Amino acid sequence: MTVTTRRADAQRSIAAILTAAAECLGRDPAASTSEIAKAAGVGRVTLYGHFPSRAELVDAVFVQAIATGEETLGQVDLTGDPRDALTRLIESSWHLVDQYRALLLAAQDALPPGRVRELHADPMARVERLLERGRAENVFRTDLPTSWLVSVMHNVMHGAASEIQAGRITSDQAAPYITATLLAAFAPPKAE
Amino acid sequence: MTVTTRRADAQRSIAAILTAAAECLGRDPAASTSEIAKAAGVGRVTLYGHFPSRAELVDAVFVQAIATGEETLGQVDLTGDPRDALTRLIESSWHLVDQYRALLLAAQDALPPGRVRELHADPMARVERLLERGRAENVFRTDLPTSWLVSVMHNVMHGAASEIQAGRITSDQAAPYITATLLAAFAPPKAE
DNA sequence: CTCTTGTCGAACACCAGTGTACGAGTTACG
DNA sequence: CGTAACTCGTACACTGGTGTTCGACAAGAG
Repeated sequence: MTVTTRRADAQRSIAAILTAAAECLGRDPAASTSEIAKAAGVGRVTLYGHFPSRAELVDAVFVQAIATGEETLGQVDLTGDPRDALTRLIESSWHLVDQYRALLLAAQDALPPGRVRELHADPMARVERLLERGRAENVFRTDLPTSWLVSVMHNVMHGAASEIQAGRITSDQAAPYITATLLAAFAPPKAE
Repeated sequence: MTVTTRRADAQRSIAAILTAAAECLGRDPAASTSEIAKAAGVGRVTLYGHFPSRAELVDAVFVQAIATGEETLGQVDLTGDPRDALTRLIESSWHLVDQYRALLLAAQDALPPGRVRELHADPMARVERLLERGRAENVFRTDLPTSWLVSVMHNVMHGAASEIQAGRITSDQAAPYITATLLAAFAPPKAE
C-alpha cells in the first residue's frame, strides 16, 4: 500500500542497487557504497536517495536473501524419517549458507546486535520443528537442548564454508561430511 | 641475541602495552592504538616506538596468547582412552577459546590471511595427534578426514562461545555440551 | 655524571569512508 | 506536453582511524 507511487525508473534503480549490493557484499563484506553504486550502474547520490544509510541497504539485501532462501527451504520435504528429512534439509541449507556466507559477515557488523538473529527466526524455527519431531520419535537425542543442536548445525555448516573458502575441501565433499557429522552428533547416545 | 640492549624502562613499557592490548582487544576486537596506549598508561608515540604498526602489535599479542595457551594445553594428560583424553583436552581448550574469542576476531582482520592458521599450527597438531591415535584404536571414526574432525571441534567450541556471549547458555553448561556433542560426532558409525 | 635511550604530548599529513548540498539535465507519467 | 519525479557529477563537511615529526624532558646504564 505504500508502493504504487514509485516511478518505473526508480524501481529499476532500486532493483539494480539491491542485486549489485548482494553481489558486492557477497564478494567483500566491507564493500563501500561507492563500489555498490558503481556496480549497479548508478550514481552514489541515487543510492542514498533510496537507502538512507549503508546499514539500511545491508538490511534490505539481507532481508531479501533470507526471503529467497526461505522460498527454497520451503520446498524441502520434511516428512518421513527425521534423519532423512534432516539430510535433505542440510543439502538445501548448505548451498544457501555457502552462498550467503560473506553477506552474513557484512550484516553482522553493519546491523545492530540481534538483528541478524531476528531475521533468522524463520529458518531457525524450521530446523527446530524438525529436530523436535525427531526427538519425539526417539531418533534424535534429548539429553541436550534443541537450541544447542540448532547451534551445532549452524556452526558446522559455517565451518564447512570456511574450509571451502580456504581451499581445504571442495564444495562436493561438504554436504556428505556435514550430514555424516550431524547425524552422528544428533543420534541418541547409546546406553552402554 | 637481539634483546640484551633494551633498557629496563622500555621493557616495562612493552610489557604494559602487550597486556593492555590483550585486555582491550579482548573486549573490543577493533580497539584503536590510542585506546590501547591509554590503557597501558603510555603515550601513543611510545607504542609506535615499539610496534611499527597496529598489525604487528596484534600479531605480537596473538603470538603471546597462543604461547600461554600452549603451555596450559601441554599439561593435559592425553594418554589412556582417547575419548577420556579428548574430554580432558576439550575441558582445557574450551576455556582458552572462550577467553581469546575476541582476540581471534581482531587477529583475523588485522593479520594477513593464513597467518592465524599458521600460528594455530601447534595446537592443531596436538588435536590431530590425539584423533589419529583414537582412529588407530578404533574408537574414533575413520570415514571422514582427520582435518575435518579438527575443524568440527574448532567450530563447535567457537559456536559455544557465541552462545555464551549472547547469553543463551552459561559458561558451566558449555563444556559438557561440547563434549557430549563431539564424542558422538567422532564415534565410529555403527554398521546397521 | 654523562650520554644514550626512551618517553611525552601536541601537531600534522593522510586516507577512506559516510552522508549532504547544489544545480543542471533526463525520464516517465498523466 | 508539461510537470513532477528521478538521476547525475562534483564538491563539500565530517568522522575516526593510522602513522610521523618535532622538541623538550626524564631516566637508566656505565
